[in-house]
Amino acid sequence: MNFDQKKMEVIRFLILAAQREGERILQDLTKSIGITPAQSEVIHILDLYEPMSLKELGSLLICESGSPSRLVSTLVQRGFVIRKENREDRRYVSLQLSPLGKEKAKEIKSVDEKMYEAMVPNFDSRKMSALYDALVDVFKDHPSAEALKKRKLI
Amino acid sequence: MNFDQKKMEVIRFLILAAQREGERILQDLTKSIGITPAQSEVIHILDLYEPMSLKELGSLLICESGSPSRLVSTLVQRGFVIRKENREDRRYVSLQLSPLGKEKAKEIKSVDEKMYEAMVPNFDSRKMSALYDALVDVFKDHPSAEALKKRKLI
DNA sequence: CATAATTAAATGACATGTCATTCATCTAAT
DNA sequence: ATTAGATGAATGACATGTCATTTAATTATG
Repeated sequence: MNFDQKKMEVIRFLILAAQREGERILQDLTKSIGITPAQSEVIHILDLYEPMSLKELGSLLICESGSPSRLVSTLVQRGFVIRKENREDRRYVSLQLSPLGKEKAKEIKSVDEKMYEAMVPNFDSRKMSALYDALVDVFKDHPSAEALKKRKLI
Repeated sequence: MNFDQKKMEVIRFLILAAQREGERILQDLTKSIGITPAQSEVIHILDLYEPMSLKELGSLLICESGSPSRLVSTLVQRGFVIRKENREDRRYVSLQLSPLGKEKAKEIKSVDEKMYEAMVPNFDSRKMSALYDALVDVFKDHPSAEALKKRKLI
């Protein structure tokens, strides 16, 4: 392997390691409000964009690429999400938060803020900016960043 | 949320998105040689460091933080790994590759090279270097990078 | 020496991601 | 209008990650 390829390997591993660590932190935090990271993302998106179909939801989720049928099913079972049939085109479903889901969305907002507040002091601000710029630069034209663009985060 | 916190959020999502996309690519490639990304990492590590215990293996894996009992069990079942009891301390197991596992390790090396060869041209070299530097800079003193250090990748 | 504390590994439980397949509905082509 | 193709969603299958608990072996303590 040449130099660039070795760098690419390290990038891959660092991204994997960072994702895992972030996921564990988030798992711990979301557990405190009785949900999971993936469920948290779904509720957050629905809070911002409801009503929407499963396909639209999937296109905004970063945590999952396919259509999040199961993820949504558990949220319906737990009473956070209301799933209706779309009258105009019955292939689609219409998803929106229940009152309970709206409540949970507020808790999620507070947990997320706490998380970022806790994380930021652990990183040098300049280095974080450099990482931000580098990540955006490399991935902004990649399909993996599509959902982020749609959500206007980049 | 303040500016830094928003940046942190985007960093988290970009890392998640990149990890997922990388995983899908690797899934596709490793499938062509009949294994999975996680199995590939275990065989690769054993090829370099065998014999070793489950605990040691776990400390070198980036894909999993706990002890990879199940992961190794499936590899034992498929005949890639030999699991013996450590005579001196019978709490430990001693893991090493079977001849079949050694063969697979060669295939993995070739697949990995192909992957990085294919990936590198899709990224601007300068941007990749910037991302590499930023990632190493931010994570080199974090626990998530421990395994990478032990493997002398950073 | 006997027992308590520690440690490595295995296992049960749960939620996920991914892919392939199936089912129902809608659209397009003839 | 009928049928073939396309599309959204649900589901089966498989392999993972994580945590909590259990089991077996070793070490430390009194």
